[in-house]
Amino acid sequence: PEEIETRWQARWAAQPELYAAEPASSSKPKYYVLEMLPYPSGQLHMGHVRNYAIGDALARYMWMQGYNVLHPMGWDAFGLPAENAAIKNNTPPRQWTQKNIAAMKQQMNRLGLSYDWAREVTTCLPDYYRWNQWFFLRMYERGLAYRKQSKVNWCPECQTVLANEQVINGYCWRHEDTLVEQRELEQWFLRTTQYAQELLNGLDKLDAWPERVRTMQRNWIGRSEGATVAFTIEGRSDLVKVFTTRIDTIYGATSLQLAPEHPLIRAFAEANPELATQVAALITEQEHAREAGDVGGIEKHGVFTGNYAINPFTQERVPVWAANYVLLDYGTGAIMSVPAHDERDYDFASKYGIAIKQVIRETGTAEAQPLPFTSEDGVLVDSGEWTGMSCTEAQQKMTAFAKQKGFGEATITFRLKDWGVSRQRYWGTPIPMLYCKRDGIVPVPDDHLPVLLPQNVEITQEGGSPLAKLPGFVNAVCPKCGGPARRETDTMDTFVDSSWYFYRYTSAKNDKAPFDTTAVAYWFPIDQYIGGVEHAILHLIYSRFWTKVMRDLGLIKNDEPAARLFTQGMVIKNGAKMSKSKGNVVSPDEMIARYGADAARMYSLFAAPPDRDLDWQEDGVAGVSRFLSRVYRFVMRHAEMARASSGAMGAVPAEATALVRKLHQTIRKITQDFGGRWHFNTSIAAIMELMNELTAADASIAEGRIPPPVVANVLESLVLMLAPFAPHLSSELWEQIGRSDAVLRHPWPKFDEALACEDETEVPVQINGKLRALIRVEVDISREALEAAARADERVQAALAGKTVVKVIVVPGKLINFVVR
RNA sequence: GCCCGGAUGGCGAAAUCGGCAGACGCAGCGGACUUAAAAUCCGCGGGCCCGAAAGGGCUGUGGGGGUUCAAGUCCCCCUCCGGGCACCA
Repeated sequence: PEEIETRWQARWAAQPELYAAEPASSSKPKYYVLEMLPYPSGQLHMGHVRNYAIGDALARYMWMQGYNVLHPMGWDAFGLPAENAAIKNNTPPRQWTQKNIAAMKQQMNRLGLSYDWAREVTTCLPDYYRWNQWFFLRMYERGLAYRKQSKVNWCPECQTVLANEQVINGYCWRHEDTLVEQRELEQWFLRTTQYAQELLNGLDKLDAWPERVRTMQRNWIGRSEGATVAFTIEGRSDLVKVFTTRIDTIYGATSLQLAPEHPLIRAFAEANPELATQVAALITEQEHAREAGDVGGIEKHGVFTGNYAINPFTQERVPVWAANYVLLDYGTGAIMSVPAHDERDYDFASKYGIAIKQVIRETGTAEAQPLPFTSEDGVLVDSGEWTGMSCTEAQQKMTAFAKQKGFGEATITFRLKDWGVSRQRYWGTPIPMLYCKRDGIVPVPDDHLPVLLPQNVEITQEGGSPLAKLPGFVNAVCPKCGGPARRETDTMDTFVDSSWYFYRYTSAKNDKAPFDTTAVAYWFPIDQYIGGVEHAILHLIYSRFWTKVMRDLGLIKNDEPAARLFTQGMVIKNGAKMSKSKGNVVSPDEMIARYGADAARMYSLFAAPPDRDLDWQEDGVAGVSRFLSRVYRFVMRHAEMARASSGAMGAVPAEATALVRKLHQTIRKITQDFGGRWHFNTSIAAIMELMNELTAADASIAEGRIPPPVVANVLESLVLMLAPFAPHLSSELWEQIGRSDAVLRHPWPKFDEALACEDETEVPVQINGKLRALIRVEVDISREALEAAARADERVQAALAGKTVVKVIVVPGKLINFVVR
């Protein structure tokens, strides 16, 4: 393999036009296939190999089906590892990154992947990140980028802020053992919440995305429909607004529970030192729970503030509490507690002796239900004028009433929060903003872009942005007043880079705009996007958001970036995901050196369906490698015969019908697999079966009983069908059988349904559902003839002897079952 | 707790519509070739039982129940494994 593969790789490198997408004027239909771009760590791992093997097989197949294929690759090149490496090896991040890119690109080429390298995108280069800045300015103009003081997630290891999406169970997504702290900082945010509803709605239309990903996104967006209701505070002029999805239970509200950080609690605490101490304890408990990574498991604690609110529906006094389980940043940071109809409120009320008042009863029964009764399938009781209404009716009418009286309104709450994009790191896109004493926040004018990332920076992990220590970077001139200004020293979250990179591929060299809008109009949406399910939330929500923003900027027409999404399974070894810490990493280089790129790629498609986890077994790679050698030896043995014949089949003698039938069945199977379920493991198994059939026919071929045109035709199709999976071997054999065009541009073989059709088949004969005989019959045999044939079989006769046939089930061509007594 | 997946030989897996369970490959065993080994080629192969063999019987897709002439596949209940979400009001 090494010799053949490196020879072909050299040839492909010398003719980049082979993998180059044609311009929009192409007469072919377009097909954009994309694998998620990697972080340039310097080493491909098996997960990458699997991802790219899937994408490359599809790209090659689509070329052969006559499509104009766009299949690009790039580098998600900003990020923390480059800075860590810089500290460790005293290498500038840019050098380290570019060295890694070169190494990985070389590995990709050694895998024989069909990328259009002329469109390569590297996100850490100014010709790319200047457009991050440009987009940021457009968002700023529209109020989609804004600055605010807020509590943020801070990873002490990264020494930077993290987005909510990057915090996993209280831990940093990059440092599984590092707890995320909360800090109060001025940060830039992108207003993802403005698109929350549209991001949610769009999921319904993405029916070619995995249901799992759509569900995860729905959960993440977390839409909740309800109402806000304002309670007045006794003896004060201000109000407390609560958010509830169960306004129908408001007659059962027996307390208000507020987040400990709630402004009203703060106000109460200021006047009451004892309360202040207790509230502080609640806040500490919340922080501890967060630090323990178990926010949900915290024991519920509360403190009565000594104050009362007035329920606007009942005019009843309800006590106001501060509770450690109420979150300031969800809803209004305050809830009405209805113990009779909420599990958590019930526990809390029981613990503190707060009144429990039932106001909902199950429809159709007069009996009391055990509390809490949380079903919404019920009727209101003890609820004044609303008594007797169903929950759903009451929800609507009571909300309308609250609105009319001015103390409440229908409200939709999302769990999704705005995207904090500021990072106190060096290796990222500088945020193009200035701070002027006179003019405040001033955006960098477009014609000053890009704000270049300085090259010679001392990187430490002492906290704060490294850029802040460079006077030459920080000190700038205010574009408005010409006075001195301070430059923003935070950089952008690297997820900004990957939110729109796939648009850049359509015109990667454009220096006038982020991309050529006509090229995007031609190529988008992406026809097939392929990557790991670990990006189901982060990258795939951000990039959907970015697409909607770009659409509203008038740059693109599509609402969604990718029409189809495929999430491949993980690569597992010895029961665990391959990782350095588990010590079960298999190096792609080693596999390629030992078995060749074709075998490594083909095995990664053969070992499991692509959406399932793949258990890496080196013996399996060896098996695929043996198979490829078998194909090579066989085709070479008969290459002469194939060379002398054009590939038109001609007449098929009886001895060749089985082989020809198998060929057409194989073409049909693989064509259908590509168009449908993508179970390439069975596609490859089908090619193996065809090879087995060929091996069986070896003597007939050698002795001339199968005509050369038939042999040529079968070999030609075999080689073509291998092309998506084993492109090097396929190209080599294509040439060896005397074909001079590129396999990639040769039409995919067509199957003939008539030739694929069996004329005889074995039909199982069952007696009471148990297999008793197999009979050989014509495929299109009639019911009567099939039954007669079955009854004629001696094993069947023996089994039926002395029994009464009650019923006969005949499925023509499939099965026959005698029900006997 | 809620929401998705999944469980099939010694192993990875197949069975697209309810119709022969285990295709294809790995490991294994037997044979051919070889002085020998490797490579290659041919053959066998779920389990239990009867049989010298040919062959035959029973049983078998995580467990229990059901529908059906027929269930890996459909329905109900349960167990285990993986993933996601989780004081979300």
